[in-house]
Amino acid sequence: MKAAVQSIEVKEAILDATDRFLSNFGYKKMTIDDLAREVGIGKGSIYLHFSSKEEIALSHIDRIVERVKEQLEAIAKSAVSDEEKLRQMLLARVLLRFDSVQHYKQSLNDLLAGLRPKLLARRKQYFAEEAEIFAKVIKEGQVKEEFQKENAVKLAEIFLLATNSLLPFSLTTQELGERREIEEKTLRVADLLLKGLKKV
Amino acid sequence: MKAAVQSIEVKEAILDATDRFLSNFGYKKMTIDDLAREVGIGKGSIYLHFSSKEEIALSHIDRIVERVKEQLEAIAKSAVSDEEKLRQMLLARVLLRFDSVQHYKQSLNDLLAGLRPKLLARRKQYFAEEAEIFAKVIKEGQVKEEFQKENAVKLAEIFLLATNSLLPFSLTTQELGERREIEEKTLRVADLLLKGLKKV
DNA sequence: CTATTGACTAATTTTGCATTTCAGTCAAAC
DNA sequence: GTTTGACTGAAATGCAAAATTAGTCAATAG
Repeated sequence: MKAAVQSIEVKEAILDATDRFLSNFGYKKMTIDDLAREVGIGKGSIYLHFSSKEEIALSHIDRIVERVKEQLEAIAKSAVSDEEKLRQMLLARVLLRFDSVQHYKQSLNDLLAGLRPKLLARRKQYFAEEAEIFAKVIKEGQVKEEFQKENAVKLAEIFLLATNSLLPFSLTTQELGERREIEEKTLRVADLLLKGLKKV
Repeated sequence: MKAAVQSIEVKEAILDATDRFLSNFGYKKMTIDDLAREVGIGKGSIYLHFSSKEEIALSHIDRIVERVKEQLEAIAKSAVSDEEKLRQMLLARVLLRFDSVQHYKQSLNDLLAGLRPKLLARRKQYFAEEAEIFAKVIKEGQVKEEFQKENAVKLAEIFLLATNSLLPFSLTTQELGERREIEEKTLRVADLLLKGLKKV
């Protein structure tokens, strides 16, 4: 079991280093040799954890989204109203992503230009998974007769869609604007959406 | 006056040709010589209408947004309810842009990669202008006591923000999805936003 | 015996340089 | 007064040699 724990720690360390290299140099200039040296393991050992360089970059993005999803689940389980949960969840999905790439000099889209098709495919998957979590909370609100009773997953997708332009994908956080502006905009959108959701 | 009309026709013809070259070859491969030959005028004459190649590409985008704004104004003046106006306007801003770049093989963002800073600056301006038109309609609804009475411009900005991820900027229309899916998503977002707007 | 490594290779990227192409100008033509 | 296309410096492109790198695997370490 020690070995398994160790293995996960190394994997995390590789992704930590990936974040540093991506933010400073971009995908192309990040080399597997650099990565191995930074983590303090042999180059071949990188391939014990990841099948390719692409897979490393993609896993790094996966990790960010996993963290977002964990945070969403935590909010979904917390002890506030369903309306407040949705508001906090929208804010979390936007700001956690903002904070995760704040130090990047290029947009993810530019950074990972070579992996675009794969990145887009994953993005679609991410949104589907996020939508599931939102849908769960919406359903709870529907059971309590607080929300309108349209298809919960479709409603969840709209919530994501309406905040997607605030995510740092094709724009850098610089280009998106100040963090507190983003926060305010997200809350405003959330407000209108929630009013619409409650309406009978 | 003949000359002035002629001048505008030539300018339009240059932008028409620009659209063809951009969609087929992209910004870099589009040359001023090609453009002049296509329009049937001398190269120097291009510069009687535009100050630079950048300006041509940017004017082409300007023209698309001008057409969107004209359409928005037309809907704003039409004889339907304010709610219906807003719904149609959201649909128009999304679908008119979709149709305008449907034949492009790259996203605008990639196509005009070299002009990104200038393009982003204009985008901001476009949204401000669109927001003004939306705000006008929202104010009318507020006067009729149909809509909630928050700052109309801020509300308008939210309407745009919530549909911005459906615009073909960093994604091609291919990547965005089928036109009718886009249409359906826009209508769903519009629906929720409008319910929220009406709520007291 | 398993886990890890880094020298190795094929493929890709970079470099340096010669050649071509092109954006923008302006004197001449219309 | 308009329009033009030959002209120019700057930028892009092509190309071959050199350098770098992703991924492998036989050797090594534990």
